[in-house]
Amino acid sequence: MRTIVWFRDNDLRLSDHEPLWDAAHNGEVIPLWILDPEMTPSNGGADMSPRRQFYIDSLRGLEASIAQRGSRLIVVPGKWVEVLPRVVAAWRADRVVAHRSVDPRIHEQDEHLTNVLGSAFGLYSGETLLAPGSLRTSSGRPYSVFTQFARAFRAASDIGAPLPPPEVLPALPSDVSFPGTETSFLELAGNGRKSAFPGGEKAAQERLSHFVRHGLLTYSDDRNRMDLPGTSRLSADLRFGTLSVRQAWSAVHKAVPRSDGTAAFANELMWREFAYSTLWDCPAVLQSPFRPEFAGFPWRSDDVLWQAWVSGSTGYPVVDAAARQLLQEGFVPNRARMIAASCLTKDLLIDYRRGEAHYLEHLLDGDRANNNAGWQWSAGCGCDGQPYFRVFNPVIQGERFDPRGNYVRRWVPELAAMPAKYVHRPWEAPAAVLGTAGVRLGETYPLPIVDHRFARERFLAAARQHMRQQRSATSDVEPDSLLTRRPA
DNA sequence: TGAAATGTTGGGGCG
DNA sequence: ACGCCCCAACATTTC
Repeated sequence: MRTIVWFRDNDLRLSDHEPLWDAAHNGEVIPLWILDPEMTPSNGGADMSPRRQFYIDSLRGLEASIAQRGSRLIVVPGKWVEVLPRVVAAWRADRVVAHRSVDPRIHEQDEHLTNVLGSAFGLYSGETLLAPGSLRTSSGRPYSVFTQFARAFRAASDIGAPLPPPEVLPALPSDVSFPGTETSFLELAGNGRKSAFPGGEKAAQERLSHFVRHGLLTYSDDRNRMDLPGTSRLSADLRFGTLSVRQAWSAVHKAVPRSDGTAAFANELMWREFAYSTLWDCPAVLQSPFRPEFAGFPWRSDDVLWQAWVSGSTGYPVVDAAARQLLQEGFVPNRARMIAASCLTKDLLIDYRRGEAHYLEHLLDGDRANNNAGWQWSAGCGCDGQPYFRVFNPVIQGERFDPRGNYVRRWVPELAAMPAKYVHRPWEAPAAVLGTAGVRLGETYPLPIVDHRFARERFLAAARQHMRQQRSATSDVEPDSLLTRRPA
């Protein structure tokens, strides 16, 4: 048996890689990467954004560890649907194996490839812990409430142990020729710069073991703290598959001593499962709100406000810190993402899809399922989303989850000398305090672009009115369309 | 995985 | 000692 193992951007690893494991124990293996510019998860071309650097690191790591085991990652440029049938014939391969993806852009092409290649094309569901679509309510429908989904998940069968990496890989078949590596995208992309947050399977495994040893114990308390390294920082590794979700699940469940950090982290992985499952069952969430009553919500398009939010100059310190961290690091802790999203959608009344696209572009971990689920949740229009009347207060959130203001000081250096009491509300600081801290509001740091109290009332009024309209417009026609609403 | 408004309670100061 | 008020702390309701 001769198998092409087709790596894609959600499985850049050798360990716990079921398609590779199966192939390596059943004959010849050809590791393949298809370089399709349209399917490349990176922004820009020549620039080296953190996201692009992370992605390149991960690919190069994959290339190196395949070489180390006696084989080679073959890189072929072109479109998936053209390249794959061509190389199957040229290399006389018996089959192609890959990991399934819930991303509809990829899923669509997979359907097409299944038509072309038939049973020679094998898809594995290691992207998630449970195959998407496998959990259903008693009436046979997808879950729309997280707690019910999580209950069903826990009741489902145990998660198996992760597979080790194959110790050696069979050498490439000698009866056919493979393209050389000299024009490899991987070499073109390298700039030799050491990344602040390196990608690759090795770095991922180190982050996982560091988290299990040092972060897990306090995870449930600290994961919301923006000023501490309290989150796992594993999101980008899960996104590119340099860490499998099963490896993460397994590692935290084996950890000693046990703490409620394990349950809290498992819960986050279940949110991921929920997001992937939702995107699988309902790809339309990428275009429109999950909850139909949110369709046509009167979002505004104000480029001045948008620019202030993107660049981190809204005048709300935590919101600005999150915006700047996103652009500089490609990472934002979840709590700060929620605060930033609340500000954009509820204070500025800008369409969540605009923020969603911006985050998808810049986050190292930007994947469509999680990112869309998070933004829809924050906007209040998603699966099990917060009710529309839950509006974050950026000052209270800042004081609660960045109590000394160190997160703000790190990312908004013009406020570095502000005392904790005023760092989240500089506009209330006495002139003497501002003077000592070297802050001139409106010059060195902006005044708030909207008054939060006013903005909150404005949003609530708009939402109330829209919901009323939607109800009267849809209730006679299509009572079923409201069934996805959260029960009381 | 909210926040603000409103209601309730209880302790302490005070006449 | 007692009632009264204030208000902090906490609970409940409302958006």
